[in-house]
Amino acid sequence: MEAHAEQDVEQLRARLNDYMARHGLRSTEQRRVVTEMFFSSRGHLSIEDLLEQVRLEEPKIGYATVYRTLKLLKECGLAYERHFGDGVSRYEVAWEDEHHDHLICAECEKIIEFEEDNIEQLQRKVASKYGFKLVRHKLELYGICPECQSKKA
Amino acid sequence: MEAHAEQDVEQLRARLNDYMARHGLRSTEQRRVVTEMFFSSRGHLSIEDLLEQVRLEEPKIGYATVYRTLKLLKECGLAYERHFGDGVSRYEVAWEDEHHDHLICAECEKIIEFEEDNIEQLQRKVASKYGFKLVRHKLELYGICPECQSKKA
DNA sequence: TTAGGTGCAAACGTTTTGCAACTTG
DNA sequence: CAAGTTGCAAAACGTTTGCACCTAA
Repeated sequence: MEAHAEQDVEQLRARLNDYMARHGLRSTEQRRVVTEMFFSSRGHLSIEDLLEQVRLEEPKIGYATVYRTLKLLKECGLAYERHFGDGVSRYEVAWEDEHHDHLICAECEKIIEFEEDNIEQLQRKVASKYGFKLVRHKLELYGICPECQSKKA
Repeated sequence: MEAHAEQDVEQLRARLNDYMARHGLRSTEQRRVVTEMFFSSRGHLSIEDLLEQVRLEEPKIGYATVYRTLKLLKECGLAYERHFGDGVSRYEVAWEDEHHDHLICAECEKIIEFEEDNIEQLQRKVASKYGFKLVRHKLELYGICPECQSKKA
């Protein structure tokens, strides 16, 4: 999973600006900081994680703003919200081109991301079998990773 | 999805009793009511749903008992906990033989359950590619159901 | 008799909201 | 200047816990 090109981030900004313009929303300093931090993040951030990052740059930003900004990003489809079992919501950038699923170690909580076109294809087949128009999906595989298997043995 | 045979429920009871015996836990009236209600339920119940059912039979049962009983059922593998986006945990009976995934309408929240062996097989393939021993998985497809599609048109 | 279980209410951690002050367009 | 946004603190929400009392084994 390498870094995303500047042009990919640019596209996210464009989509966000477009959405904000269409809805009469304003571009504030706080929103800029939160969204830029988020777009440059990797992996799955909790609000807490993100707030910590954001406060390095703008110490006065509060919880509520981060929550509200991520709600906005969710609404315009730029962020996915994930729940991995603990009570915390985690957020992930919704890159245009990319879709991956998660392979999670049930022991050490390590998360591996993978893509498998054959599975995606079968998913579309299932959806159409029931007449659904597929919008998105969530696939999580839970298992024991090699390291934890050998630790146990 | 037809009703489960009495012998299937009997097997759940047996597994529960076994677990309780091994852990020195006691069989109380409240636990019996909650587990029986749960075993005879269909679909995905929230604690609230289940409590409501249970109180028809035993009005004095409290939240805490239902939470504690479902925690127990989770521990012995007889209940799965699911999260479908709203903040609520929902529980589903873990029938021995059966595994299904969920197809969820993003508009009306209707939930269809399906099984697709080919997907399961590919999942095992992915897991083993990363050296994981697969324990369980969660697959949710979100889409627009036929009814909601025609409502929009 | 004693370890476990219950019900209540209080505590908890995360997320949302009301509001007065402030900013953006 | 009007409408949107912020930060704060309070509220709300689902869930867990401490505790005195109860009950199964």
